[in-house]
Amino acid sequence: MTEKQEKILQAALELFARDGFSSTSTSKVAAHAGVSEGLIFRHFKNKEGLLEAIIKEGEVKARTLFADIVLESDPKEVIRKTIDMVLNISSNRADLEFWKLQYKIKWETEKYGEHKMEPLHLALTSAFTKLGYVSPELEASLLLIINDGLATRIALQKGFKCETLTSFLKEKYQV
Amino acid sequence: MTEKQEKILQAALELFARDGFSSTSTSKVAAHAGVSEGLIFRHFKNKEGLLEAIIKEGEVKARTLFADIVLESDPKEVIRKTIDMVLNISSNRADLEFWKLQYKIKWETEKYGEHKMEPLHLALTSAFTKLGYVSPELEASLLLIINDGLATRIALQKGFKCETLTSFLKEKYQV
Amino acid sequence: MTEKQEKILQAALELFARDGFSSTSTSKVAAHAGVSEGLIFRHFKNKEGLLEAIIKEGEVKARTLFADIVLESDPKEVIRKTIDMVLNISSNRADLEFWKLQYKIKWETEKYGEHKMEPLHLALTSAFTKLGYVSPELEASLLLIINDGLATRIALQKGFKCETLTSFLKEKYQV
Amino acid sequence: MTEKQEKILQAALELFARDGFSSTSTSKVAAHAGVSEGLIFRHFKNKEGLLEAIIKEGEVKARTLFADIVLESDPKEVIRKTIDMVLNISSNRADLEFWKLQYKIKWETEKYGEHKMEPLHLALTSAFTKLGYVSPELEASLLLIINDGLATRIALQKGFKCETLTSFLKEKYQV
DNA sequence: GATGAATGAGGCTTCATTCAT
DNA sequence: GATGAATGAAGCCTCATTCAT
Repeated sequence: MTEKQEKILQAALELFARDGFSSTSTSKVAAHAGVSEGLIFRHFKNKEGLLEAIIKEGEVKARTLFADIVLESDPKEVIRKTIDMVLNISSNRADLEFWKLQYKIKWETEKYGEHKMEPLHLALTSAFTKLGYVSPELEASLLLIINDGLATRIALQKGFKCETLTSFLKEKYQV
Repeated sequence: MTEKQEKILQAALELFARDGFSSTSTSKVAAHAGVSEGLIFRHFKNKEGLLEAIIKEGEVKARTLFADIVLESDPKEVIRKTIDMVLNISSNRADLEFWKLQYKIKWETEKYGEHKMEPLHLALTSAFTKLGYVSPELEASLLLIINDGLATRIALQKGFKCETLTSFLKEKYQV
Repeated sequence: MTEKQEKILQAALELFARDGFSSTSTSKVAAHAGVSEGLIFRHFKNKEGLLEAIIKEGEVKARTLFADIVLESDPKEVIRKTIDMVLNISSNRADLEFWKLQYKIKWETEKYGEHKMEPLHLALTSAFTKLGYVSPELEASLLLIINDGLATRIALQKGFKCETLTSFLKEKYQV
Repeated sequence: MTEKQEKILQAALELFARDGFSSTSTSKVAAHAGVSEGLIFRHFKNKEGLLEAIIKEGEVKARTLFADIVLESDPKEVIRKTIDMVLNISSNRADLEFWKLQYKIKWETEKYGEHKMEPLHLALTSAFTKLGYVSPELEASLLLIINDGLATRIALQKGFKCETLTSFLKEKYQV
């Protein structure tokens, strides 16, 4: 991966996250990255290919992020980390950008990519089971859905502060 | 509103909901509506104007939908209806399309439009207060966030069935 | 067919005949026709579509040209007219351009389009039969091949004068 | 001439012959030859230079091909060999490709290159003179034009069999 | 009100070519 | 000699929009 390739990816990530995939032209990406437009196609073949490269990089990022939760043995910690995950993301500029893009892509392409969430879902189900919840699987689903809702607000609602809500949630789950 | 105007709006709604705003060209809208492309501009001035018309129609729809909840006096009913709202939407093809568009627009324009939700938030806060919840406002926020999460899943996760989850929620809230 | 449509066709005919299909850009065609480039695509869909439109117009032209020969009953006249056909073409600027294009396209697309020649071939075969030639079908083929060869020279050999050769041929065939 | 240079020339010959000069990109040539694109420019300076190299190679090939005819003393043999030349070409895959390219280039660049044909024309004129033909020069021209016509058919008319016609010609000329 | 011709700007992509390594 | 990164120009085509009818 050359230096300019990285620049292109970074520029695309920023612009796709800000303006959406189809509203971002390759020429804008090139200008933002400070490279010629043709270079995008030499390295990524397509505008689509550029998107795929970003997504692929994202999956690596997501896996490492989830790994910490999935490998946790303390059930309370699993839940706490799941809740805090969204909080952490919202407080880091680069992470926020990255996750906003993930959701934007989902809405533009209408693919949820639930398989990526499966390990997290399993870990949560197991955690709720250990804690004696009556419907552990549904509890797990609900928590992930809450996360989706929080992500929506963080990305779209200007000035939304999620700390109060994540604190509230941690209290609720006693974690 | 002439017949052709309605046709244009309907076509635009369908295409914007399916492919997104910026991925839908005015020529596609015209073709789908069976009218000339120029007519779109005569009636709605802009592509943007077309979108605004759709959003405006949406606000009316949303208001009538929310009215039933907001005017409810029984607090348990307020919560139940809020939960069921998303269920009802998911089971009606036209409604689903309409709401999908609303969320798609939110993600494309990054405007959440929280003011539309305010009456609902108030009604829920009041309901949770009446039921003696410790943090009624946060409970209200959480429920609306859950709704956002559910909407995300309904729109994006192929084959997602929300009945189990809405039942689970109603049980949780004992409504 | 609007005025601008005709202009586009005419410009395309000229440029395709002069520079070849793939060496002629749609922007050049537009400039030569004095219209906006987009108009080409509104009327002909494609660069390919533009070519097809030209070819279609050509087939009509070719049919009327051949009709005069095919409907001739005097066998000697059939042969004479076939030979003179190429002479006539070479002496008319517009016709020359048109036929040059036909051959250029053949060489660019590698489709000979023999079906168009079939009626002529039949008429010639019949003529040579009536005149008592031993191998009338082969004679017909030969004459058409000579025509192809003459066309090649007329189009490509700067300063080639075909009158001497067509006179020579008419003498040979005693027509 | 290094090995890679030959590979490039061979690849270019094939692609130019198949798709034409301007429809063949240097990147396609490089890919087909299995070399880097830059190498083409190091060795041949230009895309044009590549074409010239091919043409130059062609002239050598053509000269050796013509030499056998030109040096022939028996007039009947001169004519027979001229007729058979096109037959031989059509039966050899590599030769066919090579000659197709020659004609394609002619039609793309509109340069007939009649000087290459001059020795052949002279040899034929002399042969027809020796055989007592009335218009030996015109006969020579005609035969070469027939060859052009045959070449056109061989290259463009799928399934064209030239044996019957060359036999017919040899009979006609009693060679 | 309604059409469809017309346009200029911009979209994605490929091209021939250069240059550092 | 050979590669592959890099580029600017150009290619085909679509876009939103205007205007005469």
